[in-house]
Amino acid sequence: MVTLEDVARHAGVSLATASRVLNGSTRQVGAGLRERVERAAAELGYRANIAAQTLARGAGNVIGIVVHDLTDPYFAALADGAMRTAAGQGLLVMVGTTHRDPEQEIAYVATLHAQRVRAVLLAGSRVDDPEVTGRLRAELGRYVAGGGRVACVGQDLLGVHTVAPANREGAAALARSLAGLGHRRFAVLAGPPGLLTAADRCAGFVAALAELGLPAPQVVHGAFDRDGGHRAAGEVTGDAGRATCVFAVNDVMAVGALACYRERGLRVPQDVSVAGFDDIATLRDQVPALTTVRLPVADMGSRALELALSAAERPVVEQVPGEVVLRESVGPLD
Amino acid sequence: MVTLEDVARHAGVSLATASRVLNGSTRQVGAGLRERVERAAAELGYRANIAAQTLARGAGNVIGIVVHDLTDPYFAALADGAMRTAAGQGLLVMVGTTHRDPEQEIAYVATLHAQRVRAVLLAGSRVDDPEVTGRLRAELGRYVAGGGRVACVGQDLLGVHTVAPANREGAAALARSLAGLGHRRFAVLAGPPGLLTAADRCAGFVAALAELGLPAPQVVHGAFDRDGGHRAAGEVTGDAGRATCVFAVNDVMAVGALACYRERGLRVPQDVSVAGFDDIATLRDQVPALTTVRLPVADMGSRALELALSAAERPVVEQVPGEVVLRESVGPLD
DNA sequence: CGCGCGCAGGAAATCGCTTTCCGGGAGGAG
DNA sequence: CTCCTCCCGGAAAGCGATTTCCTGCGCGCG
Repeated sequence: MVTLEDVARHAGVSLATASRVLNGSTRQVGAGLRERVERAAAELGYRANIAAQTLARGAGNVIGIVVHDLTDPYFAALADGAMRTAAGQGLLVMVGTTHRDPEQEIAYVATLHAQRVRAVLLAGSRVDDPEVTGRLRAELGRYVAGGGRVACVGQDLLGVHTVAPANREGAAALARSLAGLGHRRFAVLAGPPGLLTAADRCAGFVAALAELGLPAPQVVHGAFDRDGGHRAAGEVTGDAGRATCVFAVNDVMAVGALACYRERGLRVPQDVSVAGFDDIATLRDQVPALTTVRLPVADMGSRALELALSAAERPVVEQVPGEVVLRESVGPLD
Repeated sequence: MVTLEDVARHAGVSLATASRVLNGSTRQVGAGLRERVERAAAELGYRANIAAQTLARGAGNVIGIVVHDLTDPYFAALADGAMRTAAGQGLLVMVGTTHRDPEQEIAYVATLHAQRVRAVLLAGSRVDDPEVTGRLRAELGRYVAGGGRVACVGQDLLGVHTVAPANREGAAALARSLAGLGHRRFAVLAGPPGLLTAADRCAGFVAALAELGLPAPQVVHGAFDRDGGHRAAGEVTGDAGRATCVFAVNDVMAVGALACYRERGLRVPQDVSVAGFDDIATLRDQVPALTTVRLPVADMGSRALELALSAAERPVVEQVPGEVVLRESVGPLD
């Protein structure tokens, strides 16, 4: 492996000069030497050792992103948004996937801390477990104490910069829209109990129905993914098909629900209406097109990174509103 | 920031002992000291500085993955597969996205080299440009010369370990299946000229048709994504709707094609059959369900990483067969 | 014509950790 | 009892950069 010293020797200059030429410095270097160093570096195929640079400089140019599951298009979009701004700032990205295990999330923070990454982005829902949240907060605290920067997308529970989607409000607005179409009996495919994103959306939906004086919806829990939606949807119709409209707390689950009804020969929206949440781009070509609540997912990732990198001392919490998008998967009730 | 020296002092032991206790070493440390060091580390909230470790050890525990676009479920699945095996080996992952710019790909290899990552995974199609490929090879060569390990998913053009999907053969098999259903006039939504994955699939398809004595299909180029498929599909039907079956060279394009036909009021498969390639899991709920060629995408990512990490001296090229999966998006021709 | 002053280049300390080498004490064999 | 081995602990030499100082040197100004 060719080192800076090799380059310096090859060029007949000192280590200091070679460093100044090859890795931006405030100091000037004469044109002659500069050229000799550059040629030497090229000839030898020199690549700076970033580990050494990071050590010497005391700061690296890597950021970390922790997501639940990269194959979930929600997280993929979030990560993509963050990675674009990262690239714009010349930062590299380390991605960790927890597969929804909170312990993994804590472990990743520790690892990224050890890597001395410039910032950590926590994407994905918090869970309803004070003990786990406490340990995560502690781990983050240690990182921040050492100069680390953190932002999170989701619930504002960690005392760090947060991009908080308006889950409650969005779900409530959706409920009102659906009620406006004449629906009275709802079901909610509510995701796992304990997952706050799911819980908030469910709660917002339920609360809005109550305000409208409508009966409480049937709430069915299930995994926060396609299969969870599929299974939960099955339980709803199994229950005598009372609900005329089903709200899945995210788009991926809604897709599972659509699949379930399709298999059972139920027509959407004629026999049952289905709505989701997120407005995932990859899912826009579903048939029937999903009614949902649009979240600017990529922007949220991008914004979170900006917050993390910003100089702001006090944690900033940024609300992101959702926008109800009515499409073919819901119909008016006759 | 707490350093190992702080811990050692706090525990009243030498640097060496602290190091041996906290970061696995072959050497034994007495139970008493060991405990003191561990407590000191915990009390101070010590996190090893990986940059320093990497420097001292001469090798890090990070690998790099370079993909075109994380929001493309194909690459998400590939990355996910690789990340699972990486996690299994205690490796961290740096992900870079090139957004299909080959220059970016080269730049990433250089950057990852500078990071001294243990291995680099190049996922995604090569392009048909010897000059660019040459420069990429050169960059990889430099990395490998310095002890780096490389694997690639796609065409075997780089002289490194390669997981090569059977694009030609898969497309040919698909063509035969479709012809078996009675189709005679085909169109191919062929992706950008110069993208080898697209070109290979197109070529395999065309060749198989020729072997069967069928007329050459209409070939329409377009971007390798959903919108590209949408646009290309439009050009086909615009052309008097001659083709009874349209082959999109990947699933994402096929989804675009389905959307295009839906908008135009063409029924799939009654009016036109559509087939894709890859069998992306996220897209399995499309209506009508996509006929496609299944590739074990996650396994391919995982396998590529294994190859990269393997001790094998000579580059290994592993063929991955595709399996034709007939679903509702194609119908028999009366 | 002499005297600072600014500036390019180099020597060396430093970053945090690993690991070799060395020394001392304990324990077993002769 | 002596000698030889082990074994554990510590001192110190790197790993590959950055960066602070320091040293000449050319130049403008009095």
